[in-house]
Amino acid sequence: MLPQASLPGDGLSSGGGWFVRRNPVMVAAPGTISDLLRVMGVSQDVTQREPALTLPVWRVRSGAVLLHEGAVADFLQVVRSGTFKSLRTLEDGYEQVLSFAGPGDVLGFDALCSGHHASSVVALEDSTVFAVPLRELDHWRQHCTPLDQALQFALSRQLARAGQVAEMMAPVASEVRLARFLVWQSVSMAERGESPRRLYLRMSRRDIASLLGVAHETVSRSFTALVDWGCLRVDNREVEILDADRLRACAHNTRGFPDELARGEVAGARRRGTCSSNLANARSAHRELDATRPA
Amino acid sequence: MLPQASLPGDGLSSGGGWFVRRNPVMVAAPGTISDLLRVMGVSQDVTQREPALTLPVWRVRSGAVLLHEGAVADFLQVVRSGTFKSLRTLEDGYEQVLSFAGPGDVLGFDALCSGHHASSVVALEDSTVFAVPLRELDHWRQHCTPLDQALQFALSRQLARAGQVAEMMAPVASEVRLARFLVWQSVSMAERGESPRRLYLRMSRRDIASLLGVAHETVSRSFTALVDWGCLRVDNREVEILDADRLRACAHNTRGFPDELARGEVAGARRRGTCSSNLANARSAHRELDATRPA
DNA sequence: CGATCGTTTGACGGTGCTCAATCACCGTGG
DNA sequence: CCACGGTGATTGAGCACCGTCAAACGATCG
Repeated sequence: MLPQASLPGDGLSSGGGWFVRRNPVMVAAPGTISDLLRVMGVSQDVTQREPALTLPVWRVRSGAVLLHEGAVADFLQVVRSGTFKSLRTLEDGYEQVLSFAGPGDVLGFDALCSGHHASSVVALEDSTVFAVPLRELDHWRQHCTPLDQALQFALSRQLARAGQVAEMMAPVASEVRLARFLVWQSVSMAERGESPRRLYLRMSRRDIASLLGVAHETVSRSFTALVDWGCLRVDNREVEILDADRLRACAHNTRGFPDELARGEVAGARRRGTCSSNLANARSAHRELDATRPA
Repeated sequence: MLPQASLPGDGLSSGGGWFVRRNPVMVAAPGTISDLLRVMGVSQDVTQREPALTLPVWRVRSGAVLLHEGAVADFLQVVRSGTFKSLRTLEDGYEQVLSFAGPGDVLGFDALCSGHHASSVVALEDSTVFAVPLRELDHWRQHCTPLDQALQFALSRQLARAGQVAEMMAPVASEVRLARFLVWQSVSMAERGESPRRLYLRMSRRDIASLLGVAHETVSRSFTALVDWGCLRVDNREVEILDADRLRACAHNTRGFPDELARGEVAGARRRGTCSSNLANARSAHRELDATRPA
C-alpha cells in the first residue's frame, strides 16, 4: 500500500505504458532559489537579492529513471522531496546500487567531468527535483554565493557517504552489514527530523542487497537474525529498532554476534567461532594510526 | 617498540616517540597557482592575471599519514606528485581502503561538510601535495575561475571513481575483482601518459585486498589464477598485461573464467559450474532501463 | 480474483576466509 | 660476510558462510 509518498495525487499520471512512455519526468510549477536553498539546508533567505531567479521543478514517478547512465548530461538535479537510488549497470546487466539520495542531495554531479552520466538514478517513490541546467550552473554559482557553498557542502557530504557505503560493503558478516545499513538509515532519518526508531524503508530487499554486496535472500535471513537477537521488529518494509545499543554493537563488531551480548539472554544464538578477523587491513602496517588509539 | 614510523630520520622526529611527533609532512618551496592548475589538467596559463598567488607545497614521505580521520580540517590537499591511499579505520581497528589518489586528485574534501576528516590519507611513496588553506578556499575559488572549475571537475571525477570502486567491491568472483582493478589501473596509467601494459603497483596486496573486499591471500591466489590464464605476468608489484582483451573479458564476466576462452587453450583451468549470477539486481524491475539496451 | 512481483524459508554446494608454514627481501648489527 | 628479526608475498588445508536453486507465501494492482 506504500502508505503515502511525499506528493500524492498529482493528477499527471498520464496512464501510458512502460518504457515507451517518453516522460518519466514531468514539469511542475517552477521553484525559487530560496526553495532550493532551504531544502539544501541554508536557512538564510536570499529572496531580496535574487528575486527573479526561478528554476524548473520536475515530478518523478516511483520507478521512473531520472538520469540514464551514459546519457549526455544536461541538468544537475537536487532532490526536493522523495527518495532515489543511484546505480551502475554492469556489462552483463548486473545492477550495482551505489547510494540512496533524499531531500537536499545532489544527483548527476558525477557527469560533469566526462559530460556523460556515470550512473543511473531511479526514483524509489513519487518525488520532485530541482533541475539546474548545467549551462547555467557556473553562472548561478558565481552570482549566488549561498547556493555555491551549499553545493560544495552537499558534494562533500556525498563523498563522505561514499566512504560509509564502502564500509557497508566491507567483507564482514552479512548481519553486520545490515546492522550498519540500518544504523546509517536511522541517523539519516534523525537528521531529517523523523523518528530514528521507526523506519520505513523505501527500497526493496534487492536494492539493499546490492548496496551491501550480498544476495537478497541473505538480506532476508539477516533481518530475521537481527529480529531473533532482539534488535529489531520487522514487518515487510517497516522496521522498528527495539534495542539501538545492541544494534550498534552488532554494527561495530567485525563478524557476527557481538561477544558481550552472547551470554544468556539470547540463548543458543552464538554460532560463530572466531571474532577477530584476518580480513584486509586489520592491524596493518601504519603504526601512526594505531598510535592514535593507545592500548 | 613500534619500530620507526614514517620518517626515517628527518631531523624533526623529536625522538620522543610516535604519535607525539608533530610533522610527518614537511614544507618545501611554495608553488604557484599555475603549477596547481597544470597538475589538475588546466592548460591555460593564468599567471598574468594572478601573478602573486602562491601556496605551500608539502613533502610527504612514504608511509606517512597526511590526513588523520577525525582530525579537524585545516587544509585541502591536491596531489602534486606521488600516490596516496584513502582509508577509514573502523571501530575494531579494521582498515577499509576507499580509493587511491595520484597527481591532480583532491584529498580531504570530504571534511568540508563536517569540519572533520572522514577518512585518513597515507602516502604510498614519497610524494608532494599542494596545501590549500580551507579558510582561503572560497576566496580563491571566487577570484580564480579556472581553479574553481578544475576543482569541480576533480570532485566530479572523484565521485565517478567512487562508483567504479563499488563495482570492484561488487560480489563477484575474486579473480574478476582483481581483473577489474587491473584494468582500472591500466587506464589510469594511460591517462597519465604512462604505459598501460606495464604497471608498477605502489600499494601492497593488503591494500588491494581491502579495496576489493577480499582477504589478502585471496588477492595472491587471484594473481596466480590470472597468470595461469595467460592474462598477466607478475613479479611482486610489477605487473605486465600480456593479453588485455582476455583480461577485459574476465573483468566483464560476472563470475570466474570467461566462457568463450574456456576451451582448449587453457586446459583444465575450467572449474566453476555456473556463470550466471543471481546476485543483487541482475535484470531487475526497471523496464525503462532495459529499453535503453534493446534485446 | 488472477497475475506479477517482493519477501521469506529451506537445502545444498562451493568459494573464500581462517590458520599456518614457507620463502624472498631488506636493513641492521654482530 | 652472514646471522637475525621483521615485513610482504605465496601456497596449502579445512571448514563454514553465503550464493544458488527452489518453493511457498504475501502484497499489490489491474
